Amino acid sequence: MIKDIIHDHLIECLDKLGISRDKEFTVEIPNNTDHGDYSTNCAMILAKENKKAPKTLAESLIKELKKKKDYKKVEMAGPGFINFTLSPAFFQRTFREIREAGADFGIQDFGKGEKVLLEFVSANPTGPLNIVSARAAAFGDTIYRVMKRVGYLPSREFYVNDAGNQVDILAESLELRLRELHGDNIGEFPYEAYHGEYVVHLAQKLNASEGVRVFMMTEKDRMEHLKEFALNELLEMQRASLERFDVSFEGWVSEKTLRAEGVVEEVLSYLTEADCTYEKDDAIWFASTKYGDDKDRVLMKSDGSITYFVPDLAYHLTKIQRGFDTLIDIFGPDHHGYVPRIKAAFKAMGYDDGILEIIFLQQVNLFESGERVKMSKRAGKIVTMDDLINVVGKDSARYFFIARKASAHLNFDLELAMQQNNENPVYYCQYAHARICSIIKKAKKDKMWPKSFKSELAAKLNKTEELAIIQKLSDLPELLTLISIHREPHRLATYIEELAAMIHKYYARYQIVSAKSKDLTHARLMLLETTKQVMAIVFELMGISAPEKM
RNA sequence: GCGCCAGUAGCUCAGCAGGAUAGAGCAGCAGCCUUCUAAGCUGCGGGUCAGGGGUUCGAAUCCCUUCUGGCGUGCCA
Repeated sequence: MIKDIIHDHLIECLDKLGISRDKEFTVEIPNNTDHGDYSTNCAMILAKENKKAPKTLAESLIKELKKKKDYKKVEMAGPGFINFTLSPAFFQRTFREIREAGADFGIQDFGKGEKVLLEFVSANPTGPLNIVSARAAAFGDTIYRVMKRVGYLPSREFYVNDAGNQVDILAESLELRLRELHGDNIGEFPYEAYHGEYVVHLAQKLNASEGVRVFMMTEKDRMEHLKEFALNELLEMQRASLERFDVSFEGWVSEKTLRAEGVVEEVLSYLTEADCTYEKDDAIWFASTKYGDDKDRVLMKSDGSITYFVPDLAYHLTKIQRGFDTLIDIFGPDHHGYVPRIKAAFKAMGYDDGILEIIFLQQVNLFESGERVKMSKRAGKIVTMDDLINVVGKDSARYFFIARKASAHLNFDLELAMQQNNENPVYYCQYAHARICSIIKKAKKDKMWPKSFKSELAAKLNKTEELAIIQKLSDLPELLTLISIHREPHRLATYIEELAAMIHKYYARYQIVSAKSKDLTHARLMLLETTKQVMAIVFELMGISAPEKM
């Protein structure tokens, strides 16, 4: 918001001076505080088109800008930067605006109601959710929350692969475990089957309620029955894990339902109409190389069943049909080979593949005592999302997942995340919030908390630390738009850590509640109350609690 | 082989999409609690931004190339 005001000032002055401004320039916060509170590259960017030296341009601009009361200092530096030092009054005015916004601070119409579908997790319903799903859940949900705040109309969906090969194997695995319970010798448990302990538990549960009745059914009925039972149980298990993680979905889209609704046939006919299919080796192929893929893909296998690709494509088709403007898929690291074919299919069906955006989350490596925790899905040795929440807690887990950008491998140190001390950034941030609450409590106890604050007391806030906090608070709206544009929720973590550090330093340096000056106490309490509000907003966006005390 | 992603301090990572002297936390060392929470604060040391070339006023950031690591390259999902 401050940046926008400075930007507007610059435009006003440029126009007044008759300087053309076709190229975009930026207003930034310099990383060196000697360069002022804000700086712009305006003169350097516009020098060429105005056929003037950057420094000359800067000087005339500075002359004009100095007429405004908002700046304490406007200086030229380096090759033509213009550095601004704001008057305290500018900050104080900003501060009052943030206070007025209250809990709505950061809410904008930047997204202009654009409908965005976020698909994430979408794990196979063949086992408990793992930590990669947990990362996807934290990431996708945070993007959702931020987008919503800046004016998009986002929606979260979980695509359930409740049909196809994997589910058949699940049912077969369950049957084997059931027979095992009944004392049958099943020999060696098949390699492809699901080895996880949870399948045994499912068998026990089913056995307890139905016993031998299961074996009286025909083979076909029994497999259907086992499938349905296992899917229901596992889906419910996954849903419960996500709920513990404070992640919910607007939609759970079932592959089985899609197939029943005939969308799959619809997709096949579209591709055929587009003259992109052919038959070879008893299979039906999609000529995806026509649209940039490096090899053609099978749609229908020689045994007559369709590949995973087709219903998934059908699902994406429904997303478009339901009127979403932007489709964001959040995938695990092992799916990037999948992109060219799905984009090719979009083009083949006559849709702009630009509306489909795919974000890849890199893998998660767990570390314990400096050792990598080895996991094997096949052998049923995985650390589940529930395990993780049990061990490190929801706040810590979400924080660590959000704090890394998507493209980075995530080395998750279990011990660090478990620690409730200064080594853990989550607590560092939450502690800042709790501290503020504690000071407020103290003020109330000392009768230093007024019924209402006089906003003009903001003028008392003129310490470097105080102005810096206000500046940081004012960064939030722009930060949220940037996060939504670039889909980079990790910046929330950076932001909250910086803000927390400022609060801890401020606390250490200044007495807030003091009998000496009531007005100053009130001014500082206002600052802390507003900071607390902003921190709470950020925690909420991250899905992390904002504790009153620790 | 080909494709995608990554490589920044001892470790984990930022670096605001091209800006000024590359930052933070942890680890290490030295200090700070009769005062609103020491889960904190203050100070010190620590770098060939993997290597090389290019683009320009200016590169950790963009392009090319080499090296290293991860993943992908199924009629699996």
